[in-house]
Amino acid sequence: MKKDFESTQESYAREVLREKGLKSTAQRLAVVHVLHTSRKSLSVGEIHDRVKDMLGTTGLATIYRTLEMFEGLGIVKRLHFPDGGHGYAFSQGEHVHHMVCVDCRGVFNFPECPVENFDYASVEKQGFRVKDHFIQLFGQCVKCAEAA
Amino acid sequence: MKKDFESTQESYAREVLREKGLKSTAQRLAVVHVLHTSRKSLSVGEIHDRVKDMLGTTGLATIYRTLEMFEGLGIVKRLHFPDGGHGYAFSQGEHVHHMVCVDCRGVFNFPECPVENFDYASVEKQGFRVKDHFIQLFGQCVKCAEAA
DNA sequence: GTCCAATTGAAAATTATTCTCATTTGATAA
DNA sequence: TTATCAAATGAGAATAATTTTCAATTGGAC
Repeated sequence: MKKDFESTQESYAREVLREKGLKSTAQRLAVVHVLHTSRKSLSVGEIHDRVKDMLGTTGLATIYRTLEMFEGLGIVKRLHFPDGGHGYAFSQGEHVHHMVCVDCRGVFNFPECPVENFDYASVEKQGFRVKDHFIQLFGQCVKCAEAA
Repeated sequence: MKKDFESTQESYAREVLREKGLKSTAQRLAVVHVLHTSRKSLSVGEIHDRVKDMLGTTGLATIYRTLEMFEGLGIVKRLHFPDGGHGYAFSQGEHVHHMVCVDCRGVFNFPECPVENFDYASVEKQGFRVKDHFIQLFGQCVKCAEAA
């Protein structure tokens, strides 16, 4: 299950999987392909549909399992929308934040981390040790701004 | 449905509701009470159980409706956990961020906003207009750190 | 107190997610 | 290559989460 040509994103995923002793299955690589070729974040159902287009029959449970695993590996990021729904986006490396367009759910990378050098002193005084953070920016992309 | 004594948080909620022409029902005030007296963030089911303890029978749909409305009003914040679940926390005013303990789901306020003065220039060059953000810190509270 | 639109409760309907287990498949080593 | 086997998958059942519908109730204005 190795294509003659594959994207750097797919090679990257393949490598991360190999390092962890996990298998590079057609389904997993298809999920990577679908996500990194989409400018929009996608719902589980949308990912399932697109993977089915690529591979024919594919179980929905596999999509859930793959997304959960990839999120743990830092290959995908789960995003949260104001309406309560979620979407997934490709994310090479753990520490990339995302901006999403609230109209089209388009995703943009946001490599600088605004809290990188933030001083948590006031907060750690409360006895809380900060270990990680989640940041997501909401806004509007050019296209949707023009359309509005 | 006005208690002789009510917390400042309940008065606050009552005021926000009145301004919007919404009714201050027993169920809505109970949700506020339950959330602001809990140091932990609570799931929908937990909130439902506690409101039932206070009022007797209460429909689950009402809890969902109330939480959605309160989130829009900035009275509660929906938090996201690494396992994919969510919780709700009281949040007086729109611009308060939260830290959560990944062990006990305890919630701590985090009033300073790390991105308040952040320069989005690099990001807005991509044509994306930032309008809002969501930040959540993960970590461990003293109690859970000691217990570990 | 009366009135009415807003709100609620209950249950059904829908949607989202997880689980089970028999079958298939990638990766390793012969 | 091919054999081997643990890991991964698919299908569908099971469960959990959320929304909808609609008749009954209720907060707040007068």
